[in-house]
Amino acid sequence: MSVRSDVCDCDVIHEETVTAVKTKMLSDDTFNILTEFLKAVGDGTRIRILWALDVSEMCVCDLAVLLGMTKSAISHQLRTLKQANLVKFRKDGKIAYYSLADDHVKIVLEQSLSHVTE
Amino acid sequence: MSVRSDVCDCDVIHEETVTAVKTKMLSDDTFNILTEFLKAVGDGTRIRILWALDVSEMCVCDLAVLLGMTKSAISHQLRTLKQANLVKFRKDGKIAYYSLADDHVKIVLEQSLSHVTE
DNA sequence: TATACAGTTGAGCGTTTGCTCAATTAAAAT
DNA sequence: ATTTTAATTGAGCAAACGCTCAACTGTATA
Repeated sequence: MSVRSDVCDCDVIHEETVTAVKTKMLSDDTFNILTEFLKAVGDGTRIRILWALDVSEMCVCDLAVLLGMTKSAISHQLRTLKQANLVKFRKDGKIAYYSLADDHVKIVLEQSLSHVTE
Repeated sequence: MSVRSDVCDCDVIHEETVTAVKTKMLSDDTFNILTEFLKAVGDGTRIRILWALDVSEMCVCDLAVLLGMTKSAISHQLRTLKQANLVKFRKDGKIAYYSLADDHVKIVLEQSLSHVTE
């Protein structure tokens, strides 16, 4: 005796498990916000930028030199990071100094690093 | 007096800062491995799968029902997660039971969640 | 042995992403 | 005032991504 689900192409095998897990899931809104954050960290260039900004605040030019990329490319990525609240910046004349928004970011990077190096 | 960099389209503004930060950067290999990991976590479906697997091990069908997706879609995502060493699985007859590879994953998710909810 | 079904896989397709290039803004220097 | 330059922005394009669909594999059951 099997219960065919209406939202999926297979039988429900462990109904109690699914029910139990469902109660522990977050709301769609929370998952979406979480996804925004982790998407923003899921790129090589942005990871490098974040790692660098954890050492010192830097301007767009500094980051461009450090990573061997154009100011434009860096600026586009900083925009993404700003929208995800991962970095903040202060303006001094023509120059914009970027830094990490808070230390959650660093902890996530460090924790991820221990995952891949251990 | 400004020093035009050969790898970028601008002057070097804070040479000492760039030099100092450069010494703190990881190797390209390490950054790439780190990127693989964080890319794998940077997707809504995969985040939901990981969150679910932290509650209980589940088979492909269970996950499909839980998330209202096809077995195929889930299986493709599990492949990505397997390659990034985020999940492991055991086979019992026809059924494959997936679970989290270790608890770094959970810590990263929890830490990310505190970032977005605080 | 034949059928059913959990799971995987590859091709295909529309969407998203990350960069380049060129134009633009704004502040500083001459 | 004019020039220089740090930074931003939008269009465009190739590559990567996530899902669907259909075919297939392997195990269990009738």
